[in-house]
Amino acid sequence: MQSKKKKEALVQFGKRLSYLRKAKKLSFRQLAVLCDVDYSNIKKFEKGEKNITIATLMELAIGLGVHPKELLNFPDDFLHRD
Amino acid sequence: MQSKKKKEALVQFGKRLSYLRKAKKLSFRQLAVLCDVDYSNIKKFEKGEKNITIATLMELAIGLGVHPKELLNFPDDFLHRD
DNA sequence: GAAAGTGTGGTTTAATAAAACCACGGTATC
DNA sequence: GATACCGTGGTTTTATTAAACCACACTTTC
Repeated sequence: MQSKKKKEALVQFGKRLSYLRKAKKLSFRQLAVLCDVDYSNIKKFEKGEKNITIATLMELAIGLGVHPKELLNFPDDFLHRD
Repeated sequence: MQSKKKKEALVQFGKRLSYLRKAKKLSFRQLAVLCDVDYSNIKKFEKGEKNITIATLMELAIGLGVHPKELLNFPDDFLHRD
């Protein structure tokens, strides 16, 4: 993937994660406990700094109590081929 | 994540990928060209042998012409906390 | 039977995600 | 001001993904 689009995709994912976490009124540390993911990394996910694996995505979805696909439920306009 | 659930999640993902690829009547090699992903790895994804990153998931979604969340659109019963 | 396409499975390298840490400054709450 | 929680950002190690190859057996088509 072109690195620009990859970056954009990760940022979009991060926004969804951030939105869902805030909707549940969870702090980074609180979500970390629910997810079994180290708290210091969740912000990195939300900023799009990490290209996470789907296993970790599943962890986050479980902790948030949402279906995994919700974390990818963002506008995809930027993804289309040129 | 417990390794059993992780494995199950990856297998579920693989099934979605396999279903969508066949629905488009694409061979591994044909999809590989569309995705810019090496053909020899797509079957590994479909078998749940790889814990792929979301960047690669995006690649596959673009190649298949579906929204990324479609690749995670599987039953999630097995994901619930005990 | 030669050529082309296919599924399958193995290997190797470099890049990087996962995971676990830590430390700092800020903000409440007592 | 002590305690507790928070966001932030950095580091390090290990595991593994990504990516690129290859070879083989099987079909199908010419």
